[in-house]
Amino acid sequence: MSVVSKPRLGKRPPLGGLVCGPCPSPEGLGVPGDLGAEMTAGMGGPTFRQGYQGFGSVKLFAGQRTIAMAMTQHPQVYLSCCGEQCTGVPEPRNHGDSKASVFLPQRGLHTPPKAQDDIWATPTSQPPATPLLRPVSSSINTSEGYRSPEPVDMDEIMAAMVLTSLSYSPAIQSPPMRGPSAAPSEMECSGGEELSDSSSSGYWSWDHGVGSPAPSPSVTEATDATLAPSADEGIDIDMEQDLCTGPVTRKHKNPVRLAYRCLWPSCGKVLTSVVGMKRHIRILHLGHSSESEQSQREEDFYYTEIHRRLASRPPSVPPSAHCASPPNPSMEIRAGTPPPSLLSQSAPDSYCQVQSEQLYQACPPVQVAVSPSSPCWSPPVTVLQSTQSCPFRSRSVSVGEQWAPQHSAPLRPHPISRSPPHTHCASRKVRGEAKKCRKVYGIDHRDQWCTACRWKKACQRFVD
DNA sequence: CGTGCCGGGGG
DNA sequence: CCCCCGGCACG
Repeated sequence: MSVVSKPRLGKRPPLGGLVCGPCPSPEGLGVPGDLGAEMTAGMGGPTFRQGYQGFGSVKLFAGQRTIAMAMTQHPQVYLSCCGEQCTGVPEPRNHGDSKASVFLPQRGLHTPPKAQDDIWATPTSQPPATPLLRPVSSSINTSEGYRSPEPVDMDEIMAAMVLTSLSYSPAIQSPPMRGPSAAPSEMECSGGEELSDSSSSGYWSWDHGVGSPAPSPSVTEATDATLAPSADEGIDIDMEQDLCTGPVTRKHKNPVRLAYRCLWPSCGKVLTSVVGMKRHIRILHLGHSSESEQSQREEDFYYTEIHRRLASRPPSVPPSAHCASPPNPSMEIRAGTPPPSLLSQSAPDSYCQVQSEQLYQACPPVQVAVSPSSPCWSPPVTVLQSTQSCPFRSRSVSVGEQWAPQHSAPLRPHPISRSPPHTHCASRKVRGEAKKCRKVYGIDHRDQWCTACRWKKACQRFVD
């Protein structure tokens, strides 16, 4: 009824909060390093929600590190704050260069720089033409904002995401670790993020499913394309931009030489032309040579754009480790998602992401061994409501029976071993295994029974 | 068959 | 509300 899929909601990660927007206003002053935060890129821009577990972590690429490194290398930096230039002292945080913020003595606050462009090493009246740091994400077309009516500076958003990601240091610095308790749905797409091309392309890549048994709530909240899965946020911008401008424009703006790598499992072929790559995928992997629109969209799934200049970095994971199962063209994410051709470079990630989410939502949150044919079978959702022990227990017992059972936990929640009534309806409580007053005291000492037992009600003294 | 306890009824 | 009991399900 009201509670739907409680396990999906899970516990809100304890780490959560707001990271400051583009500019640290007094009321919105973010705390640098606020882990697992929701980062609000202000100015009416999109809100990025970031679960701290689950699909949360981010891989750093070169440019992201430079922001922190540069901040440590310069004793003093300048940054724009609230429209004016401020002097700041770089503050590398605990985890090496993975966390960085700037202390603003003039304002007495710590803040992460909102954008790489907004930090420069020398004072200036205007943001320098060549800022101290250039975002590697320059390939992102920032010409127009898609979500916001106002023109949102996507660089700022990207930079804010960078800074946010810098705060997630543990996940950043450690290789993606996937706990054995990862949800099956996540395992379905295990490796998806590992294949993500960040290591060689410099694109955003979000690790999802960092060994979290419970998916992050942000995933749950992501209901449609507007509330895109958090793991795709970086990609999301790509997609959004592409929706407006198309991938072609972005490629033209990209200064580095592009190549295209086939993402088909155990292929990894790199070609320099899209056409060639598409042909490669179409013929070799998709197994047909027709150039129908359908097939072209499929092809877009299976290659990724890489920057050859950065390609010298060793790829972390061979392409074969991409999706656990080879991409199945029949299992498409067409429904409710942008056309695959718009996913282009980020398609593999979002492919897996969306797929896992769909799988997640498709599967019952908890495997409940209830036979559908059972006369009292109820949907898992309903079963889940009884997580807080059986509701039948909650009925009040007569006053006077205030005996507080201290040696047995009352209303003990059974998160896993919840054995629902298989054959009898919910009206009947499963017989408890604990000895009741009747057995303990014997029928001869009925006066020592708890009142409930005396009245042939559910024992209140020896609660199961 | 013993036990646990739901549902119902009497006072 | 207190108390009791018929009757059912389960082990």
